[in-house]
This record gives sequence, structure tokens and C-alpha cells, in this order.
Amino acid sequence: MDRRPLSQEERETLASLLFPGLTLTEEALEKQFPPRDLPEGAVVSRMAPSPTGFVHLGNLVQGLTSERLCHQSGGVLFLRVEDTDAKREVPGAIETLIDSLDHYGIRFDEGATHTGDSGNYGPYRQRQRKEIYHVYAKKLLLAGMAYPCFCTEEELTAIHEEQEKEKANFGYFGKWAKWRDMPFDAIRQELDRGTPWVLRFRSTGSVENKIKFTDLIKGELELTENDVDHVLLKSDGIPTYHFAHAVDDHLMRTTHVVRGDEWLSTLPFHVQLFRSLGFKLPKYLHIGPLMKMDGNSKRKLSKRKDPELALTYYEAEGFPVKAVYEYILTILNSNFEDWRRANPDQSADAFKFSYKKMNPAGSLFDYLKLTDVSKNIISRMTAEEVYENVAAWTAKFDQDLHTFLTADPEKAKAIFSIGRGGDKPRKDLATWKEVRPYLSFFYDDLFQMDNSFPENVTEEDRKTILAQFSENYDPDMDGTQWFELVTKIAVENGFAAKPKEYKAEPEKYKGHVGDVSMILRIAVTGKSASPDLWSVMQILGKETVLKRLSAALNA
RNA sequence: GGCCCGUUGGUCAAGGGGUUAAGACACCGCCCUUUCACGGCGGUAACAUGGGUUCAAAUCCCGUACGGGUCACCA
Repeated sequence: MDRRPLSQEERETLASLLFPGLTLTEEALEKQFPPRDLPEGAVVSRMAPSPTGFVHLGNLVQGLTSERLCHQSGGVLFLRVEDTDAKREVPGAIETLIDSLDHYGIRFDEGATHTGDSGNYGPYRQRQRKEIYHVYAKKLLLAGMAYPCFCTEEELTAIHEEQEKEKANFGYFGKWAKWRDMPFDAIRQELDRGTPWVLRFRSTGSVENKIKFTDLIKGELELTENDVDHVLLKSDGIPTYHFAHAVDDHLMRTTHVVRGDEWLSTLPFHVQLFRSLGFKLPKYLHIGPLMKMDGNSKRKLSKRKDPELALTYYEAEGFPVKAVYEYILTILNSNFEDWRRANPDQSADAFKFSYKKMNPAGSLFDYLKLTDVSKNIISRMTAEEVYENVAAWTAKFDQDLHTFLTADPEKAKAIFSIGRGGDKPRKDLATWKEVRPYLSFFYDDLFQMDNSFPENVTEEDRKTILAQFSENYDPDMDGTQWFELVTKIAVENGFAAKPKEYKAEPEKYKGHVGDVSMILRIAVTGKSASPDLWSVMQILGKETVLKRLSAALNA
């Protein structure tokens, strides 16, 4: 068959067959979506998720980067829904995404919302933009830069298999591109038959050529030119990601595209598309993937295998949103840590985020580090804040505990006040999940003996200690008086008043005051580790303290 | 397999021709301490590898290894 590009006349006929009734024009679109009136240096960026209902760490990483870049520069952040794949769409996914990101302080200036679209550059849902894409599809067709292809799925699979056999590169290009430069009559024939078609890009690139490209994160890149005739419009007339990306980010006047570096491989095609359409190329920031350790090797966090990729995982674990946010910020801009240390009380928004600090490589997700960040965040909260957070979390994830806590908010807040405030706040909690074991002993219904009494104190001494303390305990004693009582009991029973005295002459004593405290601690809290015991007793009240001591005495 | 990207302690990472190669997490030790924490002090521990360029390379160039990504009418 004689292959040659279609003539201008043929292309015009084809355009009217492929896009009948298309009245919208490029000029009208350019007029409707003028360049944004923003100050110099303002970043316009977007989040462009597909509504699959799964919001993950990657979304947060990308969203956080875009959001900071936009809002720090007086620019615009918008949400565009990439719903071009109807098969994968999950109802309510957009709402979930908006709410999740909102939770993390990522708010959009325009785009899709719960109640429809807001903003002047919409519609922001790609399926509603079909006609817009067709304007540019037609433009490419007329320019000889696109053509219809009637290959079936089976044919494409056959091509792939053949390429595998020949050890050729995969893809629809060169001699494999069956419908490229097909005679007009053949095309016409298929159209008359009603054969479904896709529109393909007519690439003039060659793998022999390299293109230079500067990515804001990766730096100077040398990529191979694209020679594949990728699909622009699918058979349902909806664009593929690539085509929608070019058209939308042009018309929505995006200045910076932030995305995962899995897109790097199709970047040459995107560059080609922008050029072919006569669009100005935006700046790109390709972020390395989040990895995890799997045995001895790293791998990208995966939706299927790794529950910790989902944002809901952190919510369920009880990490404060700020902890996850600041941990991600630490991964993105490691100097954030130093800044946070120097500015413990400022909002993270005051931190000057910069893409220049971003690492071109992927980073390993470090759960332990997240825990550390979280401990710091929780330790800086007031008792009131902790209470609010815990109440909200338990309402959703631990109804039982929720009931106890909210029955007496003042008591709960008093518990959370122990060791809080001051220069060296305790860092007991990393997650709200840890609250239950941390304070369960404050509630009789949750109290249990988690630890047995240490064997370095005899049963006889233990009973004497418990009895003497019970007889003399007075809740009106302040911390000093309380400890004087403990010390007195210690000394009377042959224990050193100070650990140092014991260490100096261990043979003279049975132990030291710490051992005595430990007996009381275990009796009262059921644990060998607890917050300040005097404070604990203050909150428990005399009756409960004596009841626990008595129970331990009679055990 | 082709193409592309990446590689500084166990982890996150600063540094971009001359540094005793920061800091944080984790780990270990000591101090503080009525427990556990917190805090303080200290410690173990790194430029993947081989060539080049240079007076001088973690830093620039090339190869190799390893890791990752991608090659859909999915994004």
C-alpha cells in the first residue's frame, strides 16, 4: 500500500468527519481563559488526581509541594479531576480527596469542590471538557500531526508480542504504526463501517535524538526523543492523560507541574505535544518516589502491599495530622527540622519552603522518624488540645475509651496535664492509640495489674510499705510532703533515703527510696512506668488510692 | 530487553573542586533522676565501584555495579 501523509484537503474532510458539529474554536478558548493577572513569580499549580478513592502519601507529598509553592508566592492552587478513565472511577472519591487534603491544611483556590466547580478556568473535571480537547485534536489533525487509528486491542497485543519476539522497542511507531499515513480511502472506508477509532499523535521524533531538559528538582536531564505515536483521544472521545495534561495546563495557565518521577519517561512526549500545539511549556518538578525497606532491598511504596501508604492508615494509628504533615515536610525540605527546632511555636506555614532543597532521589519512609516528629508535636500541645484530639480520635476508633474520657473531661484534661508545659515536656505519646495503655489505670474499669512486684523487695517489706503508706497518706499533702512520707517509710524499713547513698554502700541497705516508690507505683497504677506518682494520686483521689493499695496488700 | 533517573553512616540528609564530611532519627555509654520519659554530655557509623581531568575530587567526565521508574484506548 502506498504510504504518504494526507493532503491538506483530505485532512479537512477527515476533520469534518471525525469532529462533526464542532463549533468551539481555539481563539474563543484563548479569549475565555486569558493569562492570569498575577504578580511576577507567582506560581500556578494544581493537583490532578484521578478519582480512585485512594488518598495516599504520594498525594500528600505532591499536594504539599504544590500548595507551598503556590501559596508562598501569592499564586493559585487548583484541583483538577482527571476522570478520563471511567472504569477506575469510584463514587465519592473527589469528596474524600478534598476532605483528606483539607485535613492536612491543603486548600484549593479554585477547581472541583463538593458542590461543583469554582473558578474561571473550568470546567475542572476532564470528562466535561471533551469539546475543548476536540478543538485541539482537530487542530493537530489539520496540521498533519495526528491521525485516526482503527487497530483493535488484539492487533495491538499482536504487535507487542511480535516486538518482543524481534527484541524491538515496544510501542506503536515506525513500521508498526499501521494507520499512520494510510491512504485516505482506507480511512474513509473504516469510518463508513463505523469502526471505532482513536486519534494518535503523528510523532516525528527519533530515538537517535536526545533532548535537553531542565527539571527544577532533577536538574539537567538528557532524554531520548519520543518516536511513538501515542493515543491522544480514546475511542470514547475522551483524551488520554498526556493530551489532557497539555491542553488543560495550557488553558488553566499552570506555571509549575509537580508530579511523581514516574512521568519522566513520558516527558519527551509531553514536550513534543506542547510544542506541536504551540503552547508554552510549564516548569516541571519531578519528585522521587517514597520507598520502603522490603527485606534487604528498597522498593516504591505500593498501594496493594503497603497499608502505610494510605492516609487513612495514619488516621487510624492516631498520628496527629500535624505530625504526618511535618514529617513529610522534613522529607521534602530537610532543613525544616532545624527550622522547627529554632521556632518551636510557629506555624509550619512560616517555614520558607523551597524546591531547591528537594532531593532528586527517592527517600525511604521512616516510621520511627515519624514517631519522633509526632512525639515532639504532641508534647508541645496543651492538655486541652490533647483532650480534643483524643476525644475526636476515640470517638471514631475507640468508643469504649471515648465514653470514659468524655464522661469527665476535667479529669481527662488533668491526666493530660501531668508533665506538660515548661521547657522539658514529657514525650510519652506518639499516637492517640497509645493513650489507652497510657492512662487506662486512671479508670477503675480499665485498671489492671500489668506488672508484678519486683523481687528485690521481700513480700514482708512490701506489705509493710503498703500498709504504712495507706495509714499516713493524705491527699492534701503537696508533692514535697508526699515524697517526705515516702522517704520516711523507706528509711524506717532499712532503705536508703537517696539512691546515691545506696550506691555508695549497698551492703548497708535493702534498697533505696526508688524501690519503695516502685512498690507504690505498681500497686496504684499496675505498671512499673508511670507519670509522676504524686500527680497520679491527686487525680485518682484518696478513695481509689487506698482501694488499690489495699487490693495490693491483700493480693 | 530498550530508554531514563538515582546512589554521602542503619535511616532522613547538609555540602556542588581544598571541610577535622554538618545536623536529625535510631543505637550504645555516662550524667541528671523516687519509675518511665525529658534533658545534658559523649560514642559507634558514610561519600557504591573502577578509571580519568586537576596541584587538589564526595563535588567535574566516562565506564561498571546496584537500586528505582517506564515502555496501555491507567493516570
